[in-house]
Amino acid sequence: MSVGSDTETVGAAIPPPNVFSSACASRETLQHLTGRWGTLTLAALLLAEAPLRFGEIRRRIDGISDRMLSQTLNQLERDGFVERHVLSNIPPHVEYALTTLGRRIAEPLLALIGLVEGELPSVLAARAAYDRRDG
Amino acid sequence: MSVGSDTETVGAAIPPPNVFSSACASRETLQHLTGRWGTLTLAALLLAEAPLRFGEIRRRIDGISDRMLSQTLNQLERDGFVERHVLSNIPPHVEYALTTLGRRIAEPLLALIGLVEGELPSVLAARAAYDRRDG
DNA sequence: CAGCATCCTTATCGATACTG
DNA sequence: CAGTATCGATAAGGATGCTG
Repeated sequence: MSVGSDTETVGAAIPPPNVFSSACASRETLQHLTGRWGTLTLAALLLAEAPLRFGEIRRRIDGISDRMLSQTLNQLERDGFVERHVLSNIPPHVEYALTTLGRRIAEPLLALIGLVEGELPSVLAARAAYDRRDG
Repeated sequence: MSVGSDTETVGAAIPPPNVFSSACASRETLQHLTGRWGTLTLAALLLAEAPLRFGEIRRRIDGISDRMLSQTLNQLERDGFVERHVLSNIPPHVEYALTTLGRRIAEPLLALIGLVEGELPSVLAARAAYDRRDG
C-alpha cells in the first residue's frame, strides 16, 4: 500500500472535499440536495421506483411551482443525480429518472424523511414543552 | 391489544405525517434539518462526539454567522434535536449536545455528507459534461 | 405537456452595534 | 463568551403569460 511514501511522491497534496469549508464545491452540492425542494424531488423519484414525468413530480410535491421544479431538476441533472429523457416533442413528453449516484444519494435522504415522519409526535411534544418554558 | 376493534372505536382516522404535503408539520421540520445550516450544525455535533460550546461550533462551520448559528440552534432545540446546558453565566459558558433523537436524525445526514464528499469528483465531472453540452 | 422569461413580493442572510 | 436587536442588501420564490 506504499505506506509512508505518499507524502514524498506527491508535490502538493490537494485537500479532500470538506462540506465544513465554505469554499469547497461539496458545500454547494450539499446545498442543492438539502435545499427546499431538492430532498423532496429526489425522494419522490426514489419512491416511484420508475421514471416520472414533469407533471407527475409536480403533483406529488405539494406546493412546488413549475419554476422551482424546473430549476431543481436542472440543478440535480447538472450535478449528475437525475437523468432527463425526451421521448417526444409534440406533444412534449419528458421523463426524469435517478442515476445510480442519485439513487445512492436519495437513500439517506429517504431514511431521514422516514425518521422525521415517524418521530413527528416527539418533535411536536418537544416544541410544546419548549414553548411552555418561555413564550 | 384489541386487534380488529380499532377501526370501530376510532371515529375519524388522522392522516399519517407526510412531508409531501405542504401543510404537514413534518415538512417544516424537514426544512429545519435540511436548511442551509441545520445539516452542518447537526453533523458538527455528531462528529465531535461531545458537547460543544457556541464558539466551537461556529469555528467548525466555516461561513456561519453568530446570528444564523443562534437561530439554527434555537430551532433545533425547539424541535428536540439539541439540548442546551448553561454551565455558568459569568463568564457565559453554554454547551450544546445532541439528544437521542438528534443523534438518530444526524446519522443519515452524516451519511449524506460522506457520500457527497466522496462522490464530489463524479459530481464535478457531471457538471463539466453538462456545461459542455449547452452553455 | 413541459418549461422558460418577466416581474414583483417575500424571506433570508450578513454586518454592525449592543448587552448580561 | 454567548448571544440579541436592528437594518439594509440580496437571493429565493410565486404569479402570470407565453412558446415549441
